[in-house]
Amino acid sequence: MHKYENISVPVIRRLPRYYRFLGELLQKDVTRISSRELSDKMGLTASQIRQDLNCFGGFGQQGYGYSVRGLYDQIGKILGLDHNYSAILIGAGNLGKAVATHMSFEKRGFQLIGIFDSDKSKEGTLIRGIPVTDIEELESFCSQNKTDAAILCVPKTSTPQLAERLYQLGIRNFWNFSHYDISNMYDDIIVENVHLNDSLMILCYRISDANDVPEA
Amino acid sequence: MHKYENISVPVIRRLPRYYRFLGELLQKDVTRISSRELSDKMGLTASQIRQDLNCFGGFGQQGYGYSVRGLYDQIGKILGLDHNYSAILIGAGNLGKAVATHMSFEKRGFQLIGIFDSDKSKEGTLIRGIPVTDIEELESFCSQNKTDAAILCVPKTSTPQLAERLYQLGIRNFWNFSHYDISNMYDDIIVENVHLNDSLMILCYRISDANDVPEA
DNA sequence: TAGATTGTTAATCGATTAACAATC
DNA sequence: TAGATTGTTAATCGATTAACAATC
Repeated sequence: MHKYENISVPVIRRLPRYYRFLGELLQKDVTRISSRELSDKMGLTASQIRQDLNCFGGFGQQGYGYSVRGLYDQIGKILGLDHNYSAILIGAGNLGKAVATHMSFEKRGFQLIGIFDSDKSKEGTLIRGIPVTDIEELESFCSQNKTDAAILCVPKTSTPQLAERLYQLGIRNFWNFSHYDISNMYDDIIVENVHLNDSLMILCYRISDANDVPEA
Repeated sequence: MHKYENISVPVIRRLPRYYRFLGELLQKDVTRISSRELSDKMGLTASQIRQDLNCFGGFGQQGYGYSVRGLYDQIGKILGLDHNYSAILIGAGNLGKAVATHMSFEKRGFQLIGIFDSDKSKEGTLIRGIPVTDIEELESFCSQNKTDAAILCVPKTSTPQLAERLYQLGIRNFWNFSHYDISNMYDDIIVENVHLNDSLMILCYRISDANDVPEA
């Protein structure tokens, strides 16, 4: 399946959205769809959909369109959702707890195998059935458990040191909720950022832009 | 200040990141920086930084560079962070609670004025000093309090009806954490999505893409 | 077969990068 | 003044859209 060469970032970022819409069609028992119909629903052009899909192969059929089920499964495979990457979560505060309980890791190619926090009073607490472990045990845990990715839900200030520590333990893949930018710390890591502050500021800009009076 | 015409989406999406980096420089008491130095730190080109900033005005000085403080303040103004938009949060589950407690709304141009949930047992619980209110009181609350934006932290299934209800109450701005896509429901709304599932799937793709053996 | 819709090439559009004159 | 770095125009690159022949 993988690896696909030369797929542009914009294309990849659209894949989960296709997957989501196809999943909804599937639930509504829609069996086939044309690029035209899908483009109407999603608010983009039919051309773009066909271009995007054809980066990975010809999934459609002339005169018919695409099989919803078939396309859904294909995109799932392309995204690699059939994997089972092991992930640990660092930071069992409000955000970490929410991420741990809220996400269907298994449906997205991951498995949550450990939760760590520096607050010893949280030790042993169960979140999603997983006991919170003292961060001091990180090294021993990682030496005993193959760890593919780390989810960072820690404060900005402790992020660089933590990232360094995880890097030393061989972890190269990060889902980063911290407000600190670790993307440029090493050049052999993969970082997917969730910058909630950035997102909220962009909303603020867009509201301001829509509401404020134009200059004379 | 606002409104800026014809600013492209990629430029806007980079602004919060500039703001973040400048904030860090400020904390380190750096007073001036050139586009070149900033580009090194951020991992983009000096040309792009100068192009981006010049969409809004000439903030630099030839032969000198940019004043960190000045640029930071300017970008804050451009983003509209000096606003005080009122926002309500719907859904006081793990995610809603995390968002409510975790975000510095005031620093991002917002003020959280209400929290709603359909679970009556949560009524009255304080989150960030704000009592959780029964969702049935939404209409009366909104008629008494000017509400600029809604933060959606509810399950996928209840999202479309809720969005409809909020739209009827005159709310046009949404920060959407739900896995349901409300962007296309109306054409006069502003929606900033936080699709955690999408983000996790993209991480999955990127790990798969980096690890899997290339086809022969 | 005729109609529909894909896969794919070509044209357009927009964003990024390079270059350099202006100027602090 | 000389050196540095911006603001801005021009060149390049990449992504999106349009068009249409292939084909189910």
